[in-house]
Amino acid sequence: MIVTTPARSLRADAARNRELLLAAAEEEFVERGLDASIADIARRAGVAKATVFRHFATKEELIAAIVGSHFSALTAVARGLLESADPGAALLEFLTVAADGLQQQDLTFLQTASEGDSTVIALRDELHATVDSLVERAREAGAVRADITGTDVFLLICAPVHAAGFLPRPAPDLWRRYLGIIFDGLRPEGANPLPLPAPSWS
Amino acid sequence: MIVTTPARSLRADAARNRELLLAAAEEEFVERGLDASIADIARRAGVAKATVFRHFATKEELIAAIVGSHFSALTAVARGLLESADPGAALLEFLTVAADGLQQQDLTFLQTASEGDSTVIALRDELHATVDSLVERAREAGAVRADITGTDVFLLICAPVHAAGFLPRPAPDLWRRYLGIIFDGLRPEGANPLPLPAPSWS
Amino acid sequence: MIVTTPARSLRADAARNRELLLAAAEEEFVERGLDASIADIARRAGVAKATVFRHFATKEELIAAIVGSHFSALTAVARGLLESADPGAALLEFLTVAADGLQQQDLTFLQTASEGDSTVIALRDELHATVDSLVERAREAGAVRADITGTDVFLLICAPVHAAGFLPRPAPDLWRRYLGIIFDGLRPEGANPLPLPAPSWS
Amino acid sequence: MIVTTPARSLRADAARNRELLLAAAEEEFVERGLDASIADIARRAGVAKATVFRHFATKEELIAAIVGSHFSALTAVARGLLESADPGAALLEFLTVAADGLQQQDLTFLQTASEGDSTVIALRDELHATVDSLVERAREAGAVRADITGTDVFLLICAPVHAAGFLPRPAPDLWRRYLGIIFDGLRPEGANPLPLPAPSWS
DNA sequence: CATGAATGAGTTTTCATTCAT
DNA sequence: AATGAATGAAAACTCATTCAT
Repeated sequence: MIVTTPARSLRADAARNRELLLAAAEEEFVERGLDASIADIARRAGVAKATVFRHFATKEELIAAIVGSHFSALTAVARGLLESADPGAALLEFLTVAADGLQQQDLTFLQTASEGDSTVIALRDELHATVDSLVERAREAGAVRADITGTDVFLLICAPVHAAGFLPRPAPDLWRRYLGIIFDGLRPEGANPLPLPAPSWS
Repeated sequence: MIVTTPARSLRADAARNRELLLAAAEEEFVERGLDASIADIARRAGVAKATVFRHFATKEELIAAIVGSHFSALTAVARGLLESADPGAALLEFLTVAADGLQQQDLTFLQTASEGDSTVIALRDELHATVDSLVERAREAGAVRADITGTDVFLLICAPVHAAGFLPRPAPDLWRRYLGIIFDGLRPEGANPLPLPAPSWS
Repeated sequence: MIVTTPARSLRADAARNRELLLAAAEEEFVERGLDASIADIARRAGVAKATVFRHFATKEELIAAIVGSHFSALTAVARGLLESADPGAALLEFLTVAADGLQQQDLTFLQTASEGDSTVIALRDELHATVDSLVERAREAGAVRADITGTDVFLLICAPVHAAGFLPRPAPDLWRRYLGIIFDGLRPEGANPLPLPAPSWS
Repeated sequence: MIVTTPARSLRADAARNRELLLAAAEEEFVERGLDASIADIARRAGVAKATVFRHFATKEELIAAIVGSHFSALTAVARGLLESADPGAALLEFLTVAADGLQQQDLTFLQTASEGDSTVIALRDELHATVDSLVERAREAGAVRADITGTDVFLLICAPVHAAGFLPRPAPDLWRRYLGIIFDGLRPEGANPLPLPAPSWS
């Protein structure tokens, strides 16, 4: 359950509509892709089209709200795992939770459409920073190789689910296999030198 | 340089237009995504809209032609590498060439739209089979771990480029870093048991 | 004057547009035939193209609304004539009114395009049943020959107008002449046996 | 079998193509209505689209050729019946043959599209004149009522088939029933005075 | 002479967004 | 605040007709 916090507090019914709308939009985007129509989203939420625009001035704004909420949720998970006693296990757990969420509904394609939104950028940077900490701890604990950064891990979050997704009808947890392979690549054992240094985040 | 072979040989001018069209379509799809319009493609190719439909009866058919041509090209590369003396290096070279192509223009998203096309399916299966052979040889040579299959590698082809692509302004060859990490995950050294068996290709 | 009854009651302005649209569509269809374009209809009604589709999701739906409204109107006329004291005159009057309507604007060709619509079918069957009653009464009164059915008359409704229409520039009431001839063929006096039994209505 | 005589004599193969084209066009128009496409007609005739335009400069010209050929054929039939010993039976036979042709393929809708063509007008006038003679003889023999003209009959030619055509799935010879009724209306027995005088043919 | 290729104008329909109630 | 109505711009696709080979 994701709780989104709009800028100003809204009247109870308006707040409820906002949540209905976000939920309906997510479902519609998952089913129909980026071209899901505002009309269908409104119908699914049980409100009129114009009401969508009262809450989100633009389709892009609606998309940004969805993407942002997912970044927030993941950040919360990562923060929780920062307390974990086993930093290596914590990192793997984070990637597992993230992949599991993506498997249930891959909304990655929405990121492209919300690239410019400043709120999204802020939330993404926040997630990125938290992952940095998670990886830092794992590296210090010797659970991942020394030449790996938080940015590397951040960029690889979606890889297992996407790899599995190229199979015509993949088993629902096939991504675990590819997370296994990729995580082995992150381990210190048997690591070969990488051809390029780690990128800096923006 | 990709050479596409239309079903029947065309008059010289028509063949030229076909190539112009495919090139224009690729560029347009790269820039605008799946929703690139036929009108824009036609304009870019310097022909009339109806000419696009003369060559490709449907937008889907045009997409299928593009996707198919890329599968063919990759298959050719993979076939050539089957002769290589060093099977491990050959596999890495294949993944490198594939990623390099994707980096220049990622048309992965077109695959979804051409999923039903039988020609595309045939070409994809051909590529898949060739990758199978490539991996088989690498496994026998001890260059990749024993529990890895051709299907695994096939599914991971795009991962390095996609990972790099999540960075706001990635260096053009950043994918090499992630190919390094993932390839390390495919190596026998330091391999941990995988949580799921390899999938069978449909 | 035809009053159309939309499924649900609309806002005043929408109702007005609906009527404008139906009127414009009728005129356009009369002038240009079945291929009258939605664009022209919209222009004539003074609304945007998309407004047409808001009222009638499909060109077929628009056609069905027109055809249906005409069936309804004729049914109302026929019902009124069922009360008439002279059943023979009532039948002739019905055919006269029907032909007069067709003469002003023959939309028969729209029937083909709305053949599948269930509402139209229902309204047509209703008209047919009412004509059945009208003919029944006329037959019992000896005003039409015994071997004539309501279906026969129903099928012959358009004949007078169509016959007159084959003349290059027919007088506006020339159809009355052909209604006279055909009605004479329906009369008991001088009737010859018919070569085929009456058809059953589906 | 209808033989059409083009203005100038053509080379044997061209003449053959012309006939193929006319036949293909008729079939296509019967199946698809006025919107049958030149492309489909060309395909059905086994020639290229441009060849259609070599024979008929315009779609309208092609339609006119078809309509004209049918008028010619009917005129030939009517001329033959002018020799008949029984003028009343001859007229009925003419209407029967005409209706039978229409029933097999109703191309009436093509007339509208060829209204302006002078050749068609000439052929139609020729048919009209012949029908005039046919009716004249029948009237003199007392087989039809005195107030009926050739023009009347000409206008009523299509009525039986069209009436039958309003039935959802009419028996193939149902038109005979309506020809019976209408012809009874043309007979002297039981004739009522007509409300309008006969029209003059343009 | 016949053809395959090309085209411009047109078709129905959809959609994000604005407006009036 | 919420809605149903309206809209302009665009999309994929079709067709009669012309042009180059």
